[in-house]
Amino acid sequence: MTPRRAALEFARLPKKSASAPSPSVVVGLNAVIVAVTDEVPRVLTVSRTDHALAGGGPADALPFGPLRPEQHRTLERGLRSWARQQTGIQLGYVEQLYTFGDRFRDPRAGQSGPWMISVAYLALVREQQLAGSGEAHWRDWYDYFPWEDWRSGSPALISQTILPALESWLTQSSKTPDVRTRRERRDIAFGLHRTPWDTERTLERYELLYEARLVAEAASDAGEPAPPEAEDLGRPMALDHRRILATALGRLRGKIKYRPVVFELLPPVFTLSHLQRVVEALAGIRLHKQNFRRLVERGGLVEGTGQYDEETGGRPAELFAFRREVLRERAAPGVRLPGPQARV
Amino acid sequence: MTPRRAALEFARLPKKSASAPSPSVVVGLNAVIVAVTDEVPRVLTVSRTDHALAGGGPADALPFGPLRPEQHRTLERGLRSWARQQTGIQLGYVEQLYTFGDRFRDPRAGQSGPWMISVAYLALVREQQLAGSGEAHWRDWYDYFPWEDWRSGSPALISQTILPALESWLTQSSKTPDVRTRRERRDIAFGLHRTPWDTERTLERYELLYEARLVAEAASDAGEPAPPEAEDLGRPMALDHRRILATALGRLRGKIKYRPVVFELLPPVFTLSHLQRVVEALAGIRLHKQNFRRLVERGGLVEGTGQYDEETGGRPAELFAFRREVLRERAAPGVRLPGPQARV
DNA sequence: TCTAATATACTCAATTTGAGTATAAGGAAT
DNA sequence: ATTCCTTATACTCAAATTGAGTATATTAGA
Repeated sequence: MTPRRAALEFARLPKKSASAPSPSVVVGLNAVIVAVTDEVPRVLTVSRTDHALAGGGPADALPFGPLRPEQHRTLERGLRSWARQQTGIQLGYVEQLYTFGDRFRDPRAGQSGPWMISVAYLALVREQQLAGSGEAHWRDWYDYFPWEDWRSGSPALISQTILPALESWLTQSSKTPDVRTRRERRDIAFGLHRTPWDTERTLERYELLYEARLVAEAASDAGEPAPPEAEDLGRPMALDHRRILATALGRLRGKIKYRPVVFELLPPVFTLSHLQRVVEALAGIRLHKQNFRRLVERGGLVEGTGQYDEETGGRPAELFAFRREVLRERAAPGVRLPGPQARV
Repeated sequence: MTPRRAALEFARLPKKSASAPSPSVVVGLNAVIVAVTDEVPRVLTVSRTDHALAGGGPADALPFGPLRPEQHRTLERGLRSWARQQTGIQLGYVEQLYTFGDRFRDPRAGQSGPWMISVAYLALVREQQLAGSGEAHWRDWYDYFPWEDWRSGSPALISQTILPALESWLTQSSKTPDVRTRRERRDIAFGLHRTPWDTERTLERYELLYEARLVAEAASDAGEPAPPEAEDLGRPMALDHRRILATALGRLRGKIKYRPVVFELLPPVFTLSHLQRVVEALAGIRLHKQNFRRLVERGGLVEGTGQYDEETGGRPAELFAFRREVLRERAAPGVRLPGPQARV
């Protein structure tokens, strides 16, 4: 077929397909709902029986509900509606993350059932809520990604467990060029040799561990028993939810650098230390305190309220508020982050 | 319903919905295929009869095909397959853009038909291809967004047509706080008062013009005749495709700043001027030549090949190549852009 | 050989960043 | 009241980066 002829057919295709509709697809809406309470970033999870999981026991899952075209006027409204009806949480800031359709079908439906694609959203809420907990829990997201928290320096887990396991994985391939590619991917993902640790490469890291069959989901998806390392490599989740969570983490870490989204996670007034601890919790690194203050103050992101927080256990700290005007003044107002930094 | 009780139900919902399946949804795959040839960024469009359009004549549309779950193993493979089968173009770099499901249903199916959601992808290809053209065309994307090209300074269109029309739109609202919000949105989107022009706010600008019913699609979606301004405000597209294109433009403009994606649009070797012209075409602004050179050279993005391009019409320019190693060395290797800059 | 056009090199002040030291203001222990 | 500990805030200073140039090199063509 020549390109020219093909283009014609391309143009006509939508009409053809309308008369012969495609098999149906179920659209799932997934929510990654994030809050930060005392230095720890938390994500809202629910328990869910995952038949695909070895043992069939309950696993952590992200809140989820199918799109109901007859009720939900838009995708985002559908998501908000599920969240409000089912957890009581009224979502504020919501942003579409990614649409996953690559790997997983509904395990109960099998190959012949409808294909499930999931539109995942990231929601940021303020600390508090969900007092008691039934099957829904706020969980430290570093429970799922223990290698992502560098606030106390490079986690021992990386040098002691991950790198040795990856080393043996990459030499498993008999083809030399393959080994080279794998080694380069590992070096970039985990910041080896001349490569710095990049806080945003969360998905690359998770996918590398998945490919190397080191995380529990990878083994169970392949019908294998989990390797011994899986024990230390974070809590598993149902289906591909940990992959979605890794995507959310990376996206959020990137976004705080150029959009003032951190403030969605903070109360209306806060001290600069509080702000810094929230940013550090998200980014998983420590920041230089004095420079951080200079950055946010001189960058016009915050303004002092003249009030003080007396609860600091030291000199009282001034309470600051987000300065909305910064949105007019600067093109990419966010919290620029340097590399990892030791606690002063 | 208490939150606790609700969480339980949330966790169980997927099982319920499996036995009572939701009405079907058709998933469309849309491709924004971009190339840059001689200073002009182009997008591949096809002609399509849009019954929703006033007059029902053919309109420009993005290449599109429905997801076929039985054939396509992943969403991205589905997209690549449509593109290859129908245009002959083998896509290289592909990135998921956004999933649209908010506004449009298939106009032929009406309210009762299946809901259409579109997963849009951005693809970057090298210049060339598609010699002759039938219904498929490479078009300058500034034909669709003439207000986005600031390479020769602020477009007269903005001051002469857009701002006056927006001014009368925002004062149309009788509620004072509403007028304030609208004015602030306009100022931020179009860089008024103390706000600089932000090249990435393409979607905000298009949506503002849509809300103000100034672009042709807004009028026809509302069943109204197009206003006189619509004539100058760029070519319309079918359905919500211009909105998708605006999203793609903004995303790409943002991405070149922190990921070396420009090189997907360039041949393996290129001069620094060529690279600069491509970046300028995408960003829609001029850059300071000497500083641009310093940025990409000292940033380790490119390396000289020792060969020279004799066709420059002046001193021959050295040919450079992308330095892949930069991916290991720097966290966000891209082409940092300052504000608009006059041609030297 | 002069000029126009383009490429490349070098300069320099202003600003921003990284990494501190110094001082202020509270509470608790002595 | 004095000392110590803790946290907050202010100030410093060298290094690096950026913005905006000027200067020189190399070609083609008048």
